[in-house]
Amino acid sequence: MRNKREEARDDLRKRLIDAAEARIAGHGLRGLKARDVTADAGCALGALYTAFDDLDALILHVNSRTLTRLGTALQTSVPQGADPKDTMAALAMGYVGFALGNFHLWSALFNHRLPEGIEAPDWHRAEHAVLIEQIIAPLHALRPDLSPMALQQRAKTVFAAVHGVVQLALHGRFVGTPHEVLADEVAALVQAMTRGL
Amino acid sequence: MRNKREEARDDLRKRLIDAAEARIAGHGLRGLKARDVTADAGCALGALYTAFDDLDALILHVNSRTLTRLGTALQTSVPQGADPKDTMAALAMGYVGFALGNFHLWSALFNHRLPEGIEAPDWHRAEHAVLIEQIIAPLHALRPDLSPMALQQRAKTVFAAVHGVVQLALHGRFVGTPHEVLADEVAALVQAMTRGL
DNA sequence: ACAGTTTTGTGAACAGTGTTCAATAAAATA
DNA sequence: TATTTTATTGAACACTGTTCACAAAACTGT
Repeated sequence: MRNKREEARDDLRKRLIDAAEARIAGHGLRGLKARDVTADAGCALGALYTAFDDLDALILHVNSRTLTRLGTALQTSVPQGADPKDTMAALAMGYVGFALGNFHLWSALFNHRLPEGIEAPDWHRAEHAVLIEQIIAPLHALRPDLSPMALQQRAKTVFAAVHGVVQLALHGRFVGTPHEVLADEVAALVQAMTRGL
Repeated sequence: MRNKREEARDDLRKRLIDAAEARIAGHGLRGLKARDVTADAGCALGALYTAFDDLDALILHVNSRTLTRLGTALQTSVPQGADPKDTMAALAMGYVGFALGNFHLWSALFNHRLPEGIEAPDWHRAEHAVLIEQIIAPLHALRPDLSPMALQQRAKTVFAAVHGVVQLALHGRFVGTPHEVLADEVAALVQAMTRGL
């Protein structure tokens, strides 16, 4: 049996992450207040700082969960036995669907900024691999001319391009793209980028 | 001769925008504090709220300037007599160059978020047209098949895609793209998206 | 030029943040 | 159980953006 201390500590951390996740999902990153999450988690204000370094660290853990959920969402968005082209298209549509269906959490993932000069810890940076992991194989099939390095890089670029279109469409205060045509535009983009030689 | 009131008021506004622009350029959006800008502008703290509704409105005016500068930067980045394909590539490179050379101001332009439910005023939304204005003509030449509506939409998508790649590369804490290969990847992206039928 | 009116600038006070810390409670250890 | 170590508490702190009664300045009509 585990230490009672560790057990309580992990429970507190989980309650705080749960509360923070719910707050962000409901009110966005700006709606996350230390006093609110600690009240929701049923602990004192100061307890937050025994469980995490600061609010940023808590947000990081929420983003970690979001990345995991996004990873599985992408995985299940590809039909069995789809060819490379359809796989790429399905992944893009899966991404659009996740962003639309988890707007605030998805937004927190990309809009949260650490203080100047502070880098996210390595374990969290590594988690971002899910964003491009599943692109590699179908992209390799479509572009066998690319070297492993270039393939890795192009996968990042494909993701970033799709992400950019989704982001500017959903934060529509700039050049907005109506949601109805978003899927079409993303599809056209992916098609253009995956065309072989 | 103008009203002395209006003159003083406009002067105060200009001083505040200058100070805010300098602060953002030097320390990013997070480094912008009401007490700092008013001190830099040589006025009392409360004076800020006689010139602007709030800090967000001040930031908006800084972003307005940035958009204007970005527009001219894009314009001058296209060589005389370039064909449509080269024009698109030049515009993309111009965008990359501006983002790299004006990191904090460019970042403020896309990372600043108004409070939930508040929309930017129409005059500012309209200013964002510079982001796609110069794409329309060369894109039309390359894709004469697109209807005027679809052309407008595709221009937005092309911009958003390029922007996404640049943003994820420059805020490298996620899947980062080294600066050296950024230009190459953007070029490949633009080439793929502008390929005709 | 002056008195009265309107507008603008001032900076102390306010309300809302994240974070710390001495005191308290709880748990581990001997 | 007694002692030591650790975790939790919530009041206090430092730092935000914003407001507001008051003072200064600018306009207006005579």
